[in-house]
Amino acid sequence: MSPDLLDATFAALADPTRRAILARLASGEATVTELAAPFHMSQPAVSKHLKVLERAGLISRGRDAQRRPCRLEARPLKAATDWLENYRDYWEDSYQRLDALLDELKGEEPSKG
Amino acid sequence: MSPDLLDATFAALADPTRRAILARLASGEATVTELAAPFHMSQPAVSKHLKVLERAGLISRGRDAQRRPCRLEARPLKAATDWLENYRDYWEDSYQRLDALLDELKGEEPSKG
DNA sequence: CCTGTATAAAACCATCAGGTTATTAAACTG
DNA sequence: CAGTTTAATAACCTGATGGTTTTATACAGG
Repeated sequence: MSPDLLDATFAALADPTRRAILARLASGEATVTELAAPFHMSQPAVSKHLKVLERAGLISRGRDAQRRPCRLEARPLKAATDWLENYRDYWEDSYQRLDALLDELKGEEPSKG
Repeated sequence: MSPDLLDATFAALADPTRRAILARLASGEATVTELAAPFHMSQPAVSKHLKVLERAGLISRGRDAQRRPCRLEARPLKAATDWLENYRDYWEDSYQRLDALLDELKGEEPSKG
């Protein structure tokens, strides 16, 4: 997986508006106007968010007369998840926490407790 | 989970330097100088990246004389993974791809095949 | 053809991100 | 105390982000 794709995907997910848009699209296609409605934000602002999502490959767009319905494309989310999977051990197990704790006790000074 | 934490976590992960730093830290603590070594980048630049990671809760720092060793704190990665889990169906199953495909065939114009 | 609707594009602005160099601070070493 | 190492801070620059308003484009319908 190219780093640029991960860059774009994580960057796209770093905005709550865009995450909300993806959540909305998870329940089906929607037009720009429909997507914009819940947000106190102008239509062009939403269009910009959609462009970010599109650039990351997280949505694709159809054509229905004047409307450009957006559809969720979740494949980049798999790449992101795959990357995160490498760290699953670090929050699931405690072995490394123990290790870190021992390190800490070893190097700790008693002053300024 | 607070949206701000997700914002900060995804934003932190959107930079390849920071992902590399986390990867490095997965194999143990490291000092700023050690972390900076592989990158063609000044020390302050790396310190800034570390601050971003710290603000997202992805690392914590100890104290060993002049050194401030960094340690991986993977818990925010769990929050990020949990969020992504909601979309697992969308890349694993094909039911929605089929659905989308049918939609597309229905609305497609035959020109510019 | 004009009107209304849906969306994109342009121009602009403020803030943030990521980098730099130079300086400062803190802690060990002699 | 002076010097070295390690790291943070400050000041600065450039380009990207996220928002605005205004304008243009594309299509549908009377």
